[in-house]
Amino acid sequence: MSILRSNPNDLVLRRALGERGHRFTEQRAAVFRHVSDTTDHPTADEILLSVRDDMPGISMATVYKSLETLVSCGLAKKVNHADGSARYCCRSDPHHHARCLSCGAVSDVPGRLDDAQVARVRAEADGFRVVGYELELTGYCPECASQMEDRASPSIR
Amino acid sequence: MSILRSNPNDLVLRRALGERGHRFTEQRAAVFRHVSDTTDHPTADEILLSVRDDMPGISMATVYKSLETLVSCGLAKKVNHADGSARYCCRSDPHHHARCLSCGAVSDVPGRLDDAQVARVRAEADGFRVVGYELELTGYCPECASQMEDRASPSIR
DNA sequence: ATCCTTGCAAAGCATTTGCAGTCAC
DNA sequence: GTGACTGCAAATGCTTTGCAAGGAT
Repeated sequence: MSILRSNPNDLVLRRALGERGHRFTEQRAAVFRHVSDTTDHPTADEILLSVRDDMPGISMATVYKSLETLVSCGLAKKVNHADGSARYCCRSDPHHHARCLSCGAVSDVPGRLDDAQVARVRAEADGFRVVGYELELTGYCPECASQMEDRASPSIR
Repeated sequence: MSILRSNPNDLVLRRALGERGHRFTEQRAAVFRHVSDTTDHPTADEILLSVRDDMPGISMATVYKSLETLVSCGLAKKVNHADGSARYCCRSDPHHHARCLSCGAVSDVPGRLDDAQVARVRAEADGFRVVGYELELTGYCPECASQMEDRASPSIR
């Protein structure tokens, strides 16, 4: 098949794959497009559903294999949140994740830590060469928080 | 059975369980003791092996159930590292985790973020009610970092 | 033309669940 | 004595794997 949708991401993908000796396929392009487009952190299953809008025949196995390929090329990142689910995103720049203890949703929080702060942590790490970091906030998303305030009896579980 | 080993942790456990209407059992005590003693982050399987030194008959299911009980009492914490494995630790105070990209080891980093820093992140989260946070550093542990310096060609993968 | 990639189905593995016997309270 | 807990085994659910057919280079 030819390229279904022209997308600047496809060029990035084509190049990254080529550098590692991997082939460019529609399936990988579709998965990459969906992982790139989203700002949250979909599970493999959610990615499958989303990609099937464009490509109804794609299989779960292919999604997993494509994601693994993307991760190996540095185009996506596997993020394991505290609820144990494997999730993926394509942002490699430092940013925060906020996970709702009530509904489980994970959202990005813009911004990054102060460099001095990270430097201090690095000093505490004593010999550990820090390449990156990830800050995961836990708490309650606006929707769940407001529901709890209504009842004025926040139950943490 | 009676208490096999007297341990100050047992009192803490007994009290925490009592407050929630849970019963004190040798199995839970053994699991709690092992999770408390260790400074790293064992998997359920590693905990099983460790606890079986004291209690050969304990089952995997009981270990999982005990860990869940401990977590629900706030005596342990379930920590999912970026390799996808579910791990447990008993430190509930804010501290950092450093994961080596080369050997996969996870170690604790003492210290905590500046309150002002957390407050700033909270403001960025816009409506998200922050309860806690976890900072995971990624990089290279002293051992792996020194090996890489020897070769003067750090390959990130 | 080569051999990497896909898709299906089966296998794997960690975790959870159902239930009868046992034990803490 | 009552109801919760344990341990076994089966079940569950997510992820990986084997292999034949198809597709990218």
